[in-house]
Amino acid sequence: MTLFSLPAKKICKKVKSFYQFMSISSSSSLARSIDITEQHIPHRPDYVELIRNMQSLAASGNVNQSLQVFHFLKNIHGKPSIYDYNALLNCYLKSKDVCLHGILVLQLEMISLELQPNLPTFNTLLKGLNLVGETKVGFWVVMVMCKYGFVPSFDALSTLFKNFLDSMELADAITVMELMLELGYVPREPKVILLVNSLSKHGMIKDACLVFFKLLGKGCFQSSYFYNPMLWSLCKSDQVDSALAFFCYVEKKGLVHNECSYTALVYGFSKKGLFREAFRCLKIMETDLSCYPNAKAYTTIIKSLCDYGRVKESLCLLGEMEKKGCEPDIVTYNIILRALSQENMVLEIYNLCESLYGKGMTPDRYTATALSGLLKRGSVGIAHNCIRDIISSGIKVDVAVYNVYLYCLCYAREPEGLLSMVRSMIQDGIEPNNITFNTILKSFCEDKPLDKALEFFEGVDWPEMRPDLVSFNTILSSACKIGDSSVVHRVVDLMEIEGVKLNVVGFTCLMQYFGNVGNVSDCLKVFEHMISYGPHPSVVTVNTLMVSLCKNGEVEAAHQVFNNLKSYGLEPDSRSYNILLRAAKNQRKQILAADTNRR
DNA sequence: CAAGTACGCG
Repeated sequence: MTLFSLPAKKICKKVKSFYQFMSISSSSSLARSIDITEQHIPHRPDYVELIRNMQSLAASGNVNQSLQVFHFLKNIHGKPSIYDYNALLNCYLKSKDVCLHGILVLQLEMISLELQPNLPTFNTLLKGLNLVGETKVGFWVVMVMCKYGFVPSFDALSTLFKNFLDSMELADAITVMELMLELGYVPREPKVILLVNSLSKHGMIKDACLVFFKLLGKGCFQSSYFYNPMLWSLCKSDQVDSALAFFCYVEKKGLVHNECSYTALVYGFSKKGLFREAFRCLKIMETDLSCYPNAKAYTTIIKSLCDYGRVKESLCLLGEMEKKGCEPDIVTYNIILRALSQENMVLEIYNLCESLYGKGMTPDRYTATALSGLLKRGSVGIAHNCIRDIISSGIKVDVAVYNVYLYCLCYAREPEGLLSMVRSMIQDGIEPNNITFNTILKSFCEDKPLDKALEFFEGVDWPEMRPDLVSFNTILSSACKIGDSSVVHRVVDLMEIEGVKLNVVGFTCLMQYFGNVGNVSDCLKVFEHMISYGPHPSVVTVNTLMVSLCKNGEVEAAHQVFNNLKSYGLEPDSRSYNILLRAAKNQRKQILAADTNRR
């Protein structure tokens, strides 16, 4: 086997070991392995002609043949030189077939001929590795050239830095950046911002800090663009206290915040429900003319208020920001519309939409999906109309909008329109996903018995190749609710075949099934199984158990379960109380009825 | 560089 038939990885390893031990061996075995063809070599070796032949072979991608010529140069005294080699490599890089393997084969030849690489050798090599996208090998070559006493150029390192960033190899990017700093190079600002940003977004906040402080120490990159991603990352991961400390530290260092810096803190505080602190940040911004609170800052608090169920206050804040001359944008409206629709506050929705249109703003796909809450609250007609209007206004829609619209059709009891809607979305170039089919499945499950639903479930070509947990739970839940044991068994079997494990929702459904068919003992068994082996029951699970117990006359046991709620790490909800209240009422009724009968 | 969507259990 000749060296040239080795796969690139092996050769790479070989070259590496050659370099590492600097033990440049004799090339005799290599020479023997090369089959020299006469056609490329003139009878009277003429240097210029050989070089020309060799270069044209290399430029057309014939590595082995060009090497044969190169090797033949040994017949000329003092040849081949490293300059000949560099020219060869350069010509090869012009070939359209250039690849890592070819580059490494050429390297191996250089080593075996004991040619000492010079600076252009390394630069050409780096250019080639960059060309074939081998950033890691490129970086390793940089280390070797440093060992040889050559200094890699700013451009070479900058290219490596950029490539590592593009391929998200952040640890390598940091190493390159550190080498650049050691050599006195300052990486370009947009790239450094990208690095800090990527590190922050991927939870590598400590590395981001390290990079930041390293560069801050060098006196560069003092703009807030540089550290805002870190502030946001801290606030998003619930570390608003660290964010605040960082914020104050850089301020002390003389760096100047912008709106985005403050908004990060506003986000961090309001996300934790610390609205007083969030509003204080807004106040401070108002005193700082260069950081006057903008729509994003207000919207951040509005979103959190909505998340905490304080929709009325978010409406007030909307009015306040307008009064202060800060115009809400479509995002602000979408957030409030979503909250209003969850609370079924139809009148407010109409008013808000009117104000939105009055300002000449156009709703977008998020506006359409924001209204989905209305559906669950029973305002189907209103949601249907609003969403239809939004879709027909010609905005760019996506699969989520279609899914919500499908939901409308389901609730509007227009099941015949469902599949034609799926066809029309495919025609629009939007691929249905599992949510699309789960929505339709849910609609089929409304029709009892479940034959049609089961047929759809087993017959449809699921996207992503298979039904997911939600799909299984949807049909399982329906079957359990009506106590259809054959469908329950079928679904559980299918889950086993597909290797999908029941989660807390599925187990809760099964408990409901056992409760419905009067089998309290199996219902309890499922619950005990969950306690011992997981998944951990939710408050819905415990409510289901309590219903089952009450239904089967075990009101005392239901009370005990209720009293144990806390020991499972759960808090009762309003339904938990209602279950016991209703059970107590029923008991009283029964006693009264028995009394009346006796009299 | 920052804020916002859709499906399953009661």
